[in-house]
Amino acid sequence: MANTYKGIEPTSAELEILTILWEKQPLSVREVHEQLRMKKDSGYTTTLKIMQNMTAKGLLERERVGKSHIYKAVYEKETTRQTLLDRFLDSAFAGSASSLVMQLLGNTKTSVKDLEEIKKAIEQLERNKKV
Amino acid sequence: MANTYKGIEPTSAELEILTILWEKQPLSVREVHEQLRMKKDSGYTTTLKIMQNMTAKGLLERERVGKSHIYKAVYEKETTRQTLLDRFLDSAFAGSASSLVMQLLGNTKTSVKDLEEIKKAIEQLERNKKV
DNA sequence: TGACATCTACGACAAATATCGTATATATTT
DNA sequence: AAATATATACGATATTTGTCGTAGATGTCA
Repeated sequence: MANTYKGIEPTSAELEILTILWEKQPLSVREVHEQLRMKKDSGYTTTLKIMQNMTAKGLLERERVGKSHIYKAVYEKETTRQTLLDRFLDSAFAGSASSLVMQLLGNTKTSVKDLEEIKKAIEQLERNKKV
Repeated sequence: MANTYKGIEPTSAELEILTILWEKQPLSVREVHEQLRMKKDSGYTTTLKIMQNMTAKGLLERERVGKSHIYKAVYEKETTRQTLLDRFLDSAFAGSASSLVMQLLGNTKTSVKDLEEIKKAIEQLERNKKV
């Protein structure tokens, strides 16, 4: 039976928190909130509640330290990104990876240097696959 | 002043409808619903309501034909995809296009043929940019 | 030890989404 | 013209998300 990955589907607010945690976990709610505050402006209990919900959903784990908790992400960055990407690819690009890449690289923001870098990575992948 | 694209932010259910319309528009609610039915199982009035909401939001336009309406998407597929992709790139990949591409191409589903195709497209882009 | 700071738990609430039922209007067909 | 079929409009509801306020528990420090 295929992988049924239940529960890895963070919302945008949850993803902001995960992004902070992946960088410096484990962190307390207060620490996460302080980081978050640099991007957006919401209350401490909001962050707390979201992190509690994420724990209930199985997105975060926590451990008691004194009177507070420290949290860390259950799933690694790459795993989560892959899940999100798969879903996004299906829903927005009808599952066509090349369409997505074309769209991504076609815009003017992508530099020649980026293109070179990506091309090299592709060649590396091809070598691995052709064996 | 930059383009402030307000209102192009379809939800997943809306995106399913847009995907059908982009293919064969203009279509009536009934026709869209029939297509939709092949993927999911919901009622006619649900589809109707979503399409009415989308019209109110400016995602769809409609025209009366007899007693019914025919709908078409206001924004082109590429425009909408770009908006969604920009948002996704920021929120899930911290704005790093190359990270996204690596993640996308790194999984085993991507075939050598896909890779070749993408590499060709990149070379074409490079030629255009270097002029 | 007692006051103060701070953390957690919990409930409330608004907005957005997805869903459907029912009522009303409009064609079509006999 | 009446009956039937079908489209639209609209309201109701359940769920999810993001947002806080407040109350109660737990450390800390003078």
